[in-house]
Amino acid sequence: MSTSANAPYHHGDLRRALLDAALIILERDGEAGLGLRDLARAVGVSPAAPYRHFDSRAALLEALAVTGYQRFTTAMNEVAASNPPDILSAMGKTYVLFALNNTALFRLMFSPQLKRDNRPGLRMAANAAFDTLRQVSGGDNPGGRIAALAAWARVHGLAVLLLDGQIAIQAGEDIEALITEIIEKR
Amino acid sequence: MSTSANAPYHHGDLRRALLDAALIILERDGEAGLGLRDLARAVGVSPAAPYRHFDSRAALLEALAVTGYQRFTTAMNEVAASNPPDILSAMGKTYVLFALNNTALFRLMFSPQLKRDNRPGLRMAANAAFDTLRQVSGGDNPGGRIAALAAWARVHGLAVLLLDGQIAIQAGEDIEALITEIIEKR
DNA sequence: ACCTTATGTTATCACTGCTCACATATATGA
DNA sequence: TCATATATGTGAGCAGTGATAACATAAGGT
Repeated sequence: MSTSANAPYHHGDLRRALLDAALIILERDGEAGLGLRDLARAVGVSPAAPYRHFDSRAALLEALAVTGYQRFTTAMNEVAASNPPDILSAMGKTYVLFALNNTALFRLMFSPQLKRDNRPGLRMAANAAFDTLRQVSGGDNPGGRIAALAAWARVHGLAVLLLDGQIAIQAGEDIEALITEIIEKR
Repeated sequence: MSTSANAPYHHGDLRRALLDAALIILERDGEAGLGLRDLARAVGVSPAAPYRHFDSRAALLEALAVTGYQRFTTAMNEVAASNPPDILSAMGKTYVLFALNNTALFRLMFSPQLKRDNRPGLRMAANAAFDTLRQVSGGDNPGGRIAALAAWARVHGLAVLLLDGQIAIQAGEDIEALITEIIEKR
């Protein structure tokens, strides 16, 4: 389609197309497999075209991470808004499932090369993403900080260990049930 | 010294020298900053020389990861052998401090590009690293698996969140105390 | 119509991981 | 002892990458 003979000189919305294609490539090949040339070719455009929309490869990755934070924020807010019986457990489960369903994107959100410190936009998006969880787990109450961090750490650790295949899963085991058990373990 | 005029044609123990220098560069510049050319130059050897000892850059990273697992294993076994009052807490603290003191190496140990699945040696080294923690936290008792995974997840999550700067630290705050509090939070 | 600006192309650069043919040192064995 | 095989390091060069600059084309406002 886009690579057909009568492709117009201007793409229309190349930035969006690049981000969409980048997300697909990212999940398929991982962050290291996301090259600007492959990306450009996937969208049917010249190798230098992406630089009109992203200053560098790092800037592209930042943009992807931001959409990751936004999706994550949406997912967390939706669970919180649905008034589940055990809200902390429900949010934790959503947290881990988000990681499992968006492997590469989740990894990117926590990648050290993002240098969140220097990018206020990135930092704010990241903070917003974890804000609901922090509130629910008691991060605002005086003295609740430790509890909030402990809850966050357990959920995040579980997500990362599962992503890395460090937790042995029996054949045919119900992963969701396992997640719930671990999260709710007192 | 090694780059002086009378440097011998053969290095002596280039493999070890490469690994040592690689560890330094790794902690200084991160995984992405570890290039074979810089590494070779740091050791005072030609750009192609490392390939006599490592099939590829990936193989070098694997070797680094293995030494990481070994150091980690040593650290964990030492704590366990010292018979601390709360062994689980002590091991957890060691776990997190290891991560903070070996940032890049710890990240490498959990890097997705390692593909532990295809490398039995890597997988075994990794398993050995977490074996003691798994035992102590009850992973062997029937029904203790959940408790073990929950403990591991909390400690690992805490380490990762700290590494990524996601946990806000007050100026002059005692990080070790914070770690202990979070780990021991029931 | 004109000019300005935004967007895409082409050619090219420096750099990287990697390979191959060659040089040099070390070990082996008659 | 000395020739030969093996291990280890060198030099030149390849393909592929992110990035840049000069140019081409379209879109929009006046």
